[in-house]
Amino acid sequence: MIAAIPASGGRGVLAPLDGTGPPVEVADLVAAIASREARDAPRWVWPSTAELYPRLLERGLRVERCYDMELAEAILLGVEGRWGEPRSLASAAARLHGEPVPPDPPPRSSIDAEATLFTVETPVPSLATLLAVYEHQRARCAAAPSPGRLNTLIAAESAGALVAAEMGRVGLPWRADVHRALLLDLLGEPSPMGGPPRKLIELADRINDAFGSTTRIHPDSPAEVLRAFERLGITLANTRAWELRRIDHPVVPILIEYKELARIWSAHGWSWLDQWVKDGRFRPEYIPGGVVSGRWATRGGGALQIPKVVRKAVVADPGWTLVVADAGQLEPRVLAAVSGDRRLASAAAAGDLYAALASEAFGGDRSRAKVALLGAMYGQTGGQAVPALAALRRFYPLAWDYVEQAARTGETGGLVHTWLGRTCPPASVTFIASGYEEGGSRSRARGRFTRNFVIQGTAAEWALVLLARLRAALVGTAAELVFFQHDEVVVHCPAGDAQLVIEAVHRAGDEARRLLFGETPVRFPLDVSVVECYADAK
DNA sequence: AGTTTCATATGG
DNA sequence: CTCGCCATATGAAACT
Repeated sequence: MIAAIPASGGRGVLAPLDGTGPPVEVADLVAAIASREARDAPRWVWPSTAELYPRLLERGLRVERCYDMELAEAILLGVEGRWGEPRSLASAAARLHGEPVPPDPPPRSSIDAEATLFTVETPVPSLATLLAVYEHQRARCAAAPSPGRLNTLIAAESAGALVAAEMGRVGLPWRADVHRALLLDLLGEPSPMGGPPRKLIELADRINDAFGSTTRIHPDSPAEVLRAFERLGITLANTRAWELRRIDHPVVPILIEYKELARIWSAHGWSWLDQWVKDGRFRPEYIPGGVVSGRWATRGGGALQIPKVVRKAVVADPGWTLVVADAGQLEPRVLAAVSGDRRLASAAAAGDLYAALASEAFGGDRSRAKVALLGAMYGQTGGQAVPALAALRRFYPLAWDYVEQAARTGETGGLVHTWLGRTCPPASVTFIASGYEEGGSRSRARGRFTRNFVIQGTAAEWALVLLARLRAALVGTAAELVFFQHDEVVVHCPAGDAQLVIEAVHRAGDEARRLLFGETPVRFPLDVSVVECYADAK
């Protein structure tokens, strides 16, 4: 373990943490890390991967392992019920010494556009500060209920941060020409000044004809659309596609087509392409642990919501291929593993968990089995799922109790945690974001949140470990990790390496299962496809 | 005029 | 009274 502390002007300090030598000041921190990495690839302890690692990558250096103090701090604060407090090394040090805690700096990308005048240089921490905070973190971790699991989580989160930086740099292969052809096909010619393309204008005309009113309505305006239907004697609660589909009127299919195309145009049209795709790659910024449950978030480009049709533009380089691996039915499998419900676990030993569930407890009705299980994990209490939920409760009492317990803990003001120990934020943090619900409804909403947190968060951990193991397995190959979306990973590799990558993915999934759950009958099967184009996966 | 919220879409 | 989780992004509508 070696601490790497960046200082100004590219300089820094390297300090072995195991007493194998004195700290050394270096003029070129990146070069110093490179030479040590080549020697024995230690685990690097540094303040922030997001801050430092891009500088290493820029100079062609990758490292094997790290300990990200900022991510560790965020996890530990959560465990201590202090979710949301500043997580930077500077703030951790201030807390440790009882000094005023500085707020975290705003995210880089939002400030680098403007306000460069005000850029606050990240203060250079002293070696003593880093060591003190690191030791304190180790002690807090050791004092946690399950130190081993928490250590695993911090290691996985740190490895994830390495992947995130690498993936953001390498980018997802993106054929702008294919994307443009797709847009032309769907939307027609773009208008020169960035206005709506031909087909949207035509559809808007046809919508107005179908409404037959004298004043022209704008289909993008829900209020105007509602009024137009009102004039026809049709009252709608909203203009959502599923609501529109329930009424029988010639304008409906045109309106739905308009909405679909308008969405593509505004969210993934020409301006998106110009803004986000450079040199044949789409490079979003990934944010490990950016979602409360531990899932990743992204900043910019909507990388985690790429519509299926637009995935046609994701094409492997010539002679290369995409290996797309998707963990099927991940969350119910996680529930089977964490709850210790042997009956559910034996269903989760099957390739199709819902089918196994159906034949055991739902008279072979797979879709009923599915809504029951999803309903239990999301806290559904009404609708058609009710009788199915009763069957679920009867047949799988331990799994049922697991999510019920999480819900009750949340409803009564408690905190829940994932399998590896990531802790949910307290209600005081989340309800601010989720609106003004009153009384009992608020506590039930809180229960649904904590109920789902334990499952979604543990699923995120499994996926994170898979990602980390896969990254390790691909070291020294040409293959590059290019995309990660909750339970799905995409590897871009020379066509001849596809078989090797497939095997590596399966091994990584297996290692993730064992690292989290040890010997469990629950399987976590991966659907793997080898495709030239992302849209052809599955 | 600039900022915040709402409505609706996308993804898991 | 109502009742399904986690997100991001856009444009319209509402607000300051």
